[in-house]
Amino acid sequence: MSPRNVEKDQQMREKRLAHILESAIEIMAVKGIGSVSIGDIAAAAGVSVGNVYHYFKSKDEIFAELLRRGQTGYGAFVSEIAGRQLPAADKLRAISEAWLALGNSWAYTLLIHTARMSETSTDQLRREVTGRFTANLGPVAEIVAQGQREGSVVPGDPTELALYFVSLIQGLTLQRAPGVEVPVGIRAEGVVRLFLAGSAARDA
Amino acid sequence: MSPRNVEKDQQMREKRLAHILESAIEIMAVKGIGSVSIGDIAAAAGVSVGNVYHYFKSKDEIFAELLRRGQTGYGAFVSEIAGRQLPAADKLRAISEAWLALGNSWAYTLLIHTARMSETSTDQLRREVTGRFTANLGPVAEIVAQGQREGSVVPGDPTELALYFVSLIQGLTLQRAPGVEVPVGIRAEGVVRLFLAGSAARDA
Amino acid sequence: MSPRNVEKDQQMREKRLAHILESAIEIMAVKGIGSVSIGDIAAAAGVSVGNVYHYFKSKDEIFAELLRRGQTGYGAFVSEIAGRQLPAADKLRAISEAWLALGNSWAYTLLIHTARMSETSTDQLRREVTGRFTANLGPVAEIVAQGQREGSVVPGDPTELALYFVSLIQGLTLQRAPGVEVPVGIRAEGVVRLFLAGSAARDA
Amino acid sequence: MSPRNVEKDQQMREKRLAHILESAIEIMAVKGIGSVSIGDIAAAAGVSVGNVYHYFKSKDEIFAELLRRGQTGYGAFVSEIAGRQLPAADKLRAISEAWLALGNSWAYTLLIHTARMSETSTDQLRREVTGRFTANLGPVAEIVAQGQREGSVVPGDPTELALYFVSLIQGLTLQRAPGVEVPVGIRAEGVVRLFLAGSAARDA
DNA sequence: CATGAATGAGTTTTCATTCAT
DNA sequence: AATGAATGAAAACTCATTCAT
Repeated sequence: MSPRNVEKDQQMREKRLAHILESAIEIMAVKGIGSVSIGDIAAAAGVSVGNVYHYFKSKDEIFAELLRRGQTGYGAFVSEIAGRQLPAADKLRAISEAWLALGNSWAYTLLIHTARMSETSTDQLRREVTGRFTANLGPVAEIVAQGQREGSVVPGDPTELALYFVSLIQGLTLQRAPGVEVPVGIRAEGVVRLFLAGSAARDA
Repeated sequence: MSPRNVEKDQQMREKRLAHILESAIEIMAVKGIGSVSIGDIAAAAGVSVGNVYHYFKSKDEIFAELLRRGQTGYGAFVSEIAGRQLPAADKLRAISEAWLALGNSWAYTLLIHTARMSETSTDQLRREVTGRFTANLGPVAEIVAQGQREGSVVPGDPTELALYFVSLIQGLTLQRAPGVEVPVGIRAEGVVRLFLAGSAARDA
Repeated sequence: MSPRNVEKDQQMREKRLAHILESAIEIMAVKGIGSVSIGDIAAAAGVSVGNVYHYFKSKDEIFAELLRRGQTGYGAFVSEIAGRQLPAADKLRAISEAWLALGNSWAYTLLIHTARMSETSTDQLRREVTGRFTANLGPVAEIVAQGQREGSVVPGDPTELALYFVSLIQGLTLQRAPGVEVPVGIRAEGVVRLFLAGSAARDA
Repeated sequence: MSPRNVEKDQQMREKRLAHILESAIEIMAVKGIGSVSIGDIAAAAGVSVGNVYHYFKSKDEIFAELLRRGQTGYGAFVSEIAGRQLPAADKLRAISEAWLALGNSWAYTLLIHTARMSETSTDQLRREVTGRFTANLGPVAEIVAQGQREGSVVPGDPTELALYFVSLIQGLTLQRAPGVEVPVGIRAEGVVRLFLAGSAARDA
């Protein structure tokens, strides 16, 4: 029936979709989340406005998909780290470094929180975002627990500590946004050390 | 006509102004920062749209004033704490508790970061906000330094640690936004302990 | 508090509202119901597009209000006729004449049916429209019953006959739309005669 | 290549064409005439948007063809009835019954009147539709005249009465649209009786 | 001061139509 | 023939801001 390669079409579609999403997060990083229009996104992606609507039902859907992918990607990353054969301290350091190095992480952070509030966004979306956030806390809590068994991480409820760790990282990514100049260096090492127990940490 | 009236007028004006600003932050907390209109603010404050423009030149001015007051208030609070005759640990605890207890702190946090980033907001505003943020880091750094002298706080550059402390608090306030249910308790005590040195605190 | 006359404001609002609605039905009569834009309506009313939205939440609301008023007005008219001290035949004639003489009746007729279908319109609206239509059948049925008692109207279920009467009038109004040229005169007298019993009327 | 194939191709084309038109009227019945898009029609027909354009030059052509076929079919039907060897009353009854039984008749009725009025549709189309409508009045007028000769139909100008008859039927089909629940039965018999003279009708 | 009507410039969204594959 | 991506133009809708009262 169809004279075109269905599978290839699917791939092209996914490629375009991803391209639009990437352009969206990039332009949001430049213009600020609240003030990006579909027109901005389309221009950034080099496609027409109408075409963006070919891939996404609405602006909200773009945000939702962006969050879905961002959170899922982050979750996969954290899980992968958690599964490695490494001391917990190194794992935490790897997470910090990766997240702080990532250029757009602050945009995701703001996006998450923009989506979680806002009457505009549906309950459905809010639930999804919160659910994924909570789920992504799991691997970090595991790492914390591992570190506690190893004696390298401070005592306390692992999930609570994981939340502090993630919140701290998130709080810090916000300080890395363009236009924000904090007069101090932000170092993954410094972040991790707060969670480390014993003389090694204290006496550094 | 009489100075009495002028003075009273001033008071009335200030009262209205403050009321509009409070209503603004409240409605922003409900509808999301990006999507509050002047109409929303006016409705929330129980005044007319036109009347809002009697007190503020523009929407941006509302945001700017909101930030100015929020940051100034926070700065005063932190300075006051820093000046008290207390162990550093208690001071940090006091800051954490106050900030985490405050209902709208997360909205201010988002507002700050929204303002700092968006291309929309003027350089002027961005500079002001960043300047105040940096200034507000000072008292916290002092407390950290005091704690290090007392031996209660972990070693490291005081300003850097202050930034971590503030970022962590900010990151945590975001988790307290309505519609967000993190399955963990957030405790000021837990936050402070990360910054405390010594076996009592870290190895408890 | 308010330095303006509230009551007068209310009156002005109602006046503008009515003016926009009138302009809407007029322009719809010219351009066709499906193809009137808010811009057309605004232009016809001599106001800005934004101002139309000051009075109506959406295009659908304009349609809904138009229908509400049209049907209510028609209902009042029919009830008034039904209450007069006249032979039933004269009442039917009065209704036919008025309805056929009215320039925009066909537009209302189409609007009613456009609204009653269309997935777009809410169930709520559909129910309202159908409810009013049914209610408006009542007075006509009364007239029919009166005529039957007087011996001037053909026998049969009064409500059924009323439905036929109204449907015939509606069907005929559609033939009076501009651009439609039926090669025959449409006469209220001819319409009414179909419902009249007796040799004088039917065999004339 | 062979004439066989060419012929078969023609048949296939005609089949597809008819299928698309049927789907169009069906979806228009569901979504409302004004709000069906080519996409809706394509989806309803189970073909691609592009493919619809292989069969029709434009959306307007779909409407035009739909009307052409609908009116032509109706005309053929009425002519056939008019030519039968039957009393006029039976002919009228047959027409009423057929038209009222037809599921989509109301959609055609609305389509006809939408087309006749909207400024959007070309003069050409309007003329065609009105021309066919008028032509289709002919056979009905003939039946009426026949009935008058037989003494079974009320007196009056046959074309005028034909117009009333058709308008009544059209008005009634509109009451049969889905979502419309008139609390009365619509019976072909009741319709026809209005046009019948003499004791048979009157005393029923 | 207070009000809310009015505006215009944007933004989102829709959709008929074209076109490469 | 068949597909659905891409486009552009138009339509719906929003909203900061101004202004007469």
